[in-house]
Amino acid sequence: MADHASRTPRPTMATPTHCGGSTGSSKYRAMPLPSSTGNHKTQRSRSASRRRRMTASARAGSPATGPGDGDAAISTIPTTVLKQPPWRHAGGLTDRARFLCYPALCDQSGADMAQATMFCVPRQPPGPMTVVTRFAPSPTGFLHIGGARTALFNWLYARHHGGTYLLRIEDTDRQRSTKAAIDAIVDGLSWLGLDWDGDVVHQFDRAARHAEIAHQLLAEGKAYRCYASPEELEQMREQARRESRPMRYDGRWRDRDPKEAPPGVKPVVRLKAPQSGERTIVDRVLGSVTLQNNQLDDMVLLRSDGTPVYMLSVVVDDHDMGITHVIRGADHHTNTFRQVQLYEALGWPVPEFAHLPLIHGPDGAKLSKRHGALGVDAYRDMGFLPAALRNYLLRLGWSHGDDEIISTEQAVAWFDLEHVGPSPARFDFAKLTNLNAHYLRETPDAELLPLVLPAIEAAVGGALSDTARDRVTRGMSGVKQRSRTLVELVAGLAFYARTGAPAPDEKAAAILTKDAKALLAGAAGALEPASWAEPDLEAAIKSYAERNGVKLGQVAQPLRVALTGSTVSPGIFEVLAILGREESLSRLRQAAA
RNA sequence: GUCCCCAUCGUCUAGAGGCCUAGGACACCAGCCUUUCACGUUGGUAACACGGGUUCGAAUCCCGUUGGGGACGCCA
Repeated sequence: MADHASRTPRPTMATPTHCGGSTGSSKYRAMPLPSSTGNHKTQRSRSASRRRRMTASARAGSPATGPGDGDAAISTIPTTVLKQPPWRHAGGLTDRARFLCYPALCDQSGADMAQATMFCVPRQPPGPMTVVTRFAPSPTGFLHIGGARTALFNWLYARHHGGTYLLRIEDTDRQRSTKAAIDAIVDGLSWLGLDWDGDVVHQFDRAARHAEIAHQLLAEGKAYRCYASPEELEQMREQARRESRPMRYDGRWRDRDPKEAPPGVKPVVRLKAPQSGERTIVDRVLGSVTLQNNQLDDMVLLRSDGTPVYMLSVVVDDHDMGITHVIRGADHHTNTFRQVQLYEALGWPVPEFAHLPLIHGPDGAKLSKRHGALGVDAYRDMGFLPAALRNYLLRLGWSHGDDEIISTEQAVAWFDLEHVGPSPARFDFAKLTNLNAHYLRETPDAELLPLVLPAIEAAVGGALSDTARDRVTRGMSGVKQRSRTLVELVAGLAFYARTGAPAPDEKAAAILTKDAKALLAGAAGALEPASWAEPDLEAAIKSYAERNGVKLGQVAQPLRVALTGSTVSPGIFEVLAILGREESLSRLRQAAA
């Protein structure tokens, strides 16, 4: 590990205190965990959202939920009190969820608002607590859209609180982790503009530390060696299947003398997990969730080859990195219960958890390659702007009233976990495209130019001449108004870059009737003597149309086709002006012929 | 199968017991603007999954049903 010390991010590794000063954090962390508060039986509500389930009024109506002295106290506090600012916001550190989980702090029968406030605010340690978040992808593929959103939310949360946002690559699966995937993730995040603090942490580099922790647990009698063979495990699985219950290791080596170990079998190390009781975890998005401990078996910490398993690695890393808020996909939600077991066995402070609902494809099913499960590079290639993608992803699950267009600065200022919704969302290209069109229009031409130039050159097959480049630059503004993606922008700009009349597309070709061609020839003649300023060009064409007794549109549309090869383009006088006298007249005559 | 989570227009969402005749945005339809397209603008179609309960009052709280999703590895 020593040789990787340079990779260590800012917060001190291998230091059991959270950053922000040990005094403050230890005070903060010294509070009882929800699950370790014996007399506190947390009610569960199944249907409602986090916000709903956390209202006191709801709880008052369910007295059958055990002794709950804390609950009693809570129920005496009017709902209106719980809606007051300190419960809801305050830097995300004080909220009703937390309140409901610390009955000890709230055990004030007949507590009034003042008392309630007094007793719950101390959740916040003296002085600001530094938020540390992390994005921890496993490099087994590209950075997909769900991962991008997770990264964004972690980034926003840290930035909002002036905290730290770290990047950790979970590459402990040596078979499936690839360098290419790591690069794709790093590139994707960079492109999205989600810069992380410190160096990237590679989880595999810390394997020795993870194993060390497992051995410590072993020494403390909180873990044990298990010699069950794969065959035995398979039998348990079979048995479980037959009895239609989930596979759970039966703990046969939990209390058995290791002397009985079969010779030649390399053991795994398992955690001695609590076998009865239940545990409640307060999730900042999902709310309070309780699981019976008998649902969980003794998880493997170390494989028989001595390498750590993910479940151990995350906990050790999150702890060592001083992570205060674990914000990740809801697919990790049930893992949380196992991880909390570990935190408690180690006597480590448990971070806050926020599980983001998954993103589904447009059909409501899992994201597949067909829809959203593309790498972010695919979105870049489709011509989406990072700012647009960020805005879109932000609104997928998080809201701020009726606001839709939210700049990143605004998002940093506003972002919170309270307004992350608990229900899964579907990916909608149409909305992303609409947002992208907005951001495209807002982006200065000068910034757009380098983004489209290479593609335009590819389209016309070579570097642009100075005149062509100048036309593209001048045409940018007009074309971007009617483009939704960079790809469309490139397509719309290409006619400026070419020399000679562009081949008309099918719809455009239909415009060039015999009459239209005659009109074109005449128009060319009418333009010949004109000055090449836009208003003069307009005047010339309008009077030409008038003289010939046709409507402006009847002349404009053939002109458009002749000049651009398309029926869709910026205003025709603008096109004329930008193309210049020589090029315009040449295209007109070519089309008229 | 077991456990866990979720449920408001087609989609993203607002909604914190009375401000709801359920609001906004995208998409869609129609009108206006107009040299095309787009922008803009005006209007329209469109939702509280279902059933019980609590309450004077429920989209909102509780229970159930249904539907969707997730987790159940010496993967991460």
